[in-house]
Amino acid sequence: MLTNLGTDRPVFIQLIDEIQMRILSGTYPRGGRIPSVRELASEFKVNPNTMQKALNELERTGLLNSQRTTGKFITENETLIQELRRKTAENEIGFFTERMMKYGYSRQEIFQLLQEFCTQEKEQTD
Amino acid sequence: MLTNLGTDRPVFIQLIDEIQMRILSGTYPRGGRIPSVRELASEFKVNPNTMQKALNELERTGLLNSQRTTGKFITENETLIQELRRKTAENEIGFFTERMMKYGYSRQEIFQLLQEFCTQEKEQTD
DNA sequence: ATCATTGTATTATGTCATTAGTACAATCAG
DNA sequence: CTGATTGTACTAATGACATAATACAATGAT
Repeated sequence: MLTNLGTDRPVFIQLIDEIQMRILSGTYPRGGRIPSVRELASEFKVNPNTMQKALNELERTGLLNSQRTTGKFITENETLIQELRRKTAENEIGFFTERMMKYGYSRQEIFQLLQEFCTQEKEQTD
Repeated sequence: MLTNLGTDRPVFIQLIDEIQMRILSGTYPRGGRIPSVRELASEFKVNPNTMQKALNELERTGLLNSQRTTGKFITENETLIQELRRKTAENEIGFFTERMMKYGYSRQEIFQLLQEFCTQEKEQTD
């Protein structure tokens, strides 16, 4: 029986995603210190080990660097951040359109649907 | 250590996704018989059990129905298919825009980026 | 020096996804 | 009837993910 449809992706992947979004969007500012592993783990209600695993990956890609006892800091490299932001956006667009086309929508249809969606006067609730 | 970044989602979820796309896009025609569990498992190079799990989910949602010894058939219900196709597309758009906005892109920017992407004269290589 | 906080590492445990292998009952072709 | 194919069910083994519970070394504040 299917138990957990919807919790698709592993937690640590979702964490990588979320933290990276905060960095790329500037929620966590360039050069700044991010909350401690334990703090972040607490915020997301996950085990510190899991958070550590996610942050390690962000360090591997150069977005973070650790200073053993003072914390983890976001790269000063603005270019890296902007490059990654652009690339990530491209990727998102690529995945999105690829999937839509697999559902049988043409480029033009995709474009139209998004236009309808984007021009909705929608109240943002968060 | 991170071993399998990129193999994000469980195989059986990807299978649900892929088979459903074939149904919604019409690759597998309405009312028709889909290949046997063992055939599909072979095509996707997965264990029959895993394919079975995926097809069960599609049966649960009403897209497929089984006839014990003759095979699995796609629903005759055109409305169900079109409704699901529409809903799925809406969902894709929702996820896509939500993620893009988390990266700090405005609705207008998203729209523009997609426009650039969709108006590229791109040769499809597959 | 003392103490709290930092990142980091380790071991154990439970759950889930996946594969492998097998089995059975119902249909259809010969 | 015989045999092949269908969906379906079951057990066992393996590996990844996640949590729990520690532990330790380095830094900064007191």
